Amino acid sequence: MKKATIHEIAKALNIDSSTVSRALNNNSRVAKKTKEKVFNKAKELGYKPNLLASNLRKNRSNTIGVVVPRISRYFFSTIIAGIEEVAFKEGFNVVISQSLEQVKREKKIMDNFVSNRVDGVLMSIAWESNDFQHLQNLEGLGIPLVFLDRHPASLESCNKVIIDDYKGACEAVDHLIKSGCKKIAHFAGPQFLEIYKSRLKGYSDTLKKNKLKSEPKLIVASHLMKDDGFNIMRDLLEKHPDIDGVFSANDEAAVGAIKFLKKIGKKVPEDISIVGFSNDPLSEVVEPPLTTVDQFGAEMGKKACELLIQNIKHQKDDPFQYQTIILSPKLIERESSRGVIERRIN
Amino acid sequence: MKKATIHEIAKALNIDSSTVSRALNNNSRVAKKTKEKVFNKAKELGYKPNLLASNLRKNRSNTIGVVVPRISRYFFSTIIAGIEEVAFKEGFNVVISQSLEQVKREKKIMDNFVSNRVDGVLMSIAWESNDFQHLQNLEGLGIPLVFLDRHPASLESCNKVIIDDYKGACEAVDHLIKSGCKKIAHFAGPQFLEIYKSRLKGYSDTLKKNKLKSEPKLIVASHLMKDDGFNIMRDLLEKHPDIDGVFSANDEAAVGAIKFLKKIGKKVPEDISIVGFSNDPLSEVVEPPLTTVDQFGAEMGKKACELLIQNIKHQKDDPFQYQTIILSPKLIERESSRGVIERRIN
DNA sequence: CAGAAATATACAATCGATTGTACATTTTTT
DNA sequence: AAAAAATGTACAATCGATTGTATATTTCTG
Repeated sequence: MKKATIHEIAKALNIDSSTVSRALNNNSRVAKKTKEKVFNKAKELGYKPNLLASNLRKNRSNTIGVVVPRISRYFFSTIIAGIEEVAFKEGFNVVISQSLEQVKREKKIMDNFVSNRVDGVLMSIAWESNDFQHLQNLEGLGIPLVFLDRHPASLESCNKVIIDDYKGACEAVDHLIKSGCKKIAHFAGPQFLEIYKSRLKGYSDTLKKNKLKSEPKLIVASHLMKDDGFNIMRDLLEKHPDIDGVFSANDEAAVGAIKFLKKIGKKVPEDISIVGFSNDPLSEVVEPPLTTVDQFGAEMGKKACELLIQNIKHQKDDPFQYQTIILSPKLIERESSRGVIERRIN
Repeated sequence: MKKATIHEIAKALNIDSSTVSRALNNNSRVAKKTKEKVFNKAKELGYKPNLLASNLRKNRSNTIGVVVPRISRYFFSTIIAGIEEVAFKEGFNVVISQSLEQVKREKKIMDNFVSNRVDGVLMSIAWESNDFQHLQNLEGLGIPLVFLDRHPASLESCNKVIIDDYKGACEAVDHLIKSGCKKIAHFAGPQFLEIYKSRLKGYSDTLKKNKLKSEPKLIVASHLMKDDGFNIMRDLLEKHPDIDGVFSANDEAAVGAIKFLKKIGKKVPEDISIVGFSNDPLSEVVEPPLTTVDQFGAEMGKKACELLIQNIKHQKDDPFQYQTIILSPKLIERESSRGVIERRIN
């Protein structure tokens, strides 16, 4: 069973394949009648365009490559939803890959993207990314790149769409302080990543601004898995039983902390208030529901995709004008922090 | 900035591009010395193979297309993890797309896969899929297809990797009965899909086997979102306040039901036992932790990918030999059903 | 109706890699 | 050292579509 090509259509209609090509692309140089004949014959033969050939000739693939650490994380999947929405509207295909937090895989994916001639790349880097050669190569090849959320600290000149992590952290910690916490710990993320640095800084600065000490002992960095939250909470409480608040740089670790607190009979938020980051679906289901910071993933995805497409289109006219788009996060108050309860009394 | 091609390498070394091609592919017809020269020059020029050209010539892409309803659902993301593991080992690339439960998108994705000449397709169909022309076209084009979990009821001759939903449902309902439930409701999924039919059948059959009536009024079909669970629980209890058990065809709806029960002050599992399906991360976090049925997504992904690759490789030798691989699910007992508690007493 | 303008179609090169066949060179065998 | 075998390289066609240029046909204009 052979696949039909434009040449077969051409032969069947006794016209040239170039005319068939133009007809299929609705080019004005082809007569309406001819177009109709071509369309019908194409349908009849079950013609499927070969994008490999088309893209080879045009030297672009009409495809956007997306790399995220893990598609299963809710935040990233909302980002992808946003990306697909815009890409679809603009007629681009989207190819999704996951780095699984490994630079090695990140590099492989990039190679693959280049070899398949994607028109642009959207990426959220892996934990351990400290080498960005593979990303700079992209630019050398004229493939625009936009970072989403997780971006490298060391790259100054690049496109990025991020949220104001610093502000989000400030609001979260401010909220904890306002609800009466005096000794607030921080579950920090890998300090390779700017986002986690900013959240930490927001935490420290807000404490200081409120005349509270920012003690290094109360700051523990990890990969913020659920078990990390569980264990860190345990270790911290052992040494500092008077901790009455936790600002976790993500929701998963916060959930782990709640799990530990429940296990030892401590009440959230009565004994300890907890605030997470991301507004993961878990945060709504956990008991008590978790106060957290919404990151507007879909919005980020949309904005990033728009910026990328803009770059792809203007690529040839002018040199890159790097842009940074910063969105504002939003604190979502639920019951894991005292503020909500106090307010309820009113 | 132009991308290097094998022709540039050839010119630089004063040899033919065919030799360069063979050298890069480590063909035995090329002398070791020449290969080295080629490799070095390739690196020097920053050569990146153009897979569009290569694939066009070879008429295959070394790529497997995957379609799932939503990558953000935990179950599907574990499936994808399994797929990627096997594909990677066998040297295939994986392209992931989401249908978002829309047949329209499913068709578009398929067209795109065909146009990009994927070597095979793995798919889990959308809710509303009732037209399978686009899938049968694949076969016509000689592109092997393996269904994963969600498969069309109407297609007899096809490859599929599924779990024994019937058995899983039987075990779940059996568990509810053993823990003392007398009036068990079922949150059913869209009956277009075999998997939900099987779960319903397992539910009904198990009730009958245990001399309990299977009442149509206690069976409510929906898309099993969290709100569905919430609302269905409310409506059911209104008419049948003596319901003491629920078997939900997924975890999300079960979580919604728990939420409603909590709201009206009913205790789980003391007043009503609840069992879900899928072993979603939510099920562990919700309060009380949800008894559910594990579907071994990663295992399914692996098996399906292996089956597909086998099909791709043997494609030319023999005609398709359709296979069905059925995995066994496993009941995970947690605290949302009475069984666990009773056992604790011992 | 001649010639210009507009429209429609054909020709041929091209994108970058692969691959069967032919030719040239080296090595081995007798 | 001549013939046979093995090795290395070059030539040229090919995959399927796109596109600039040239040619043919139709329509319009005065």
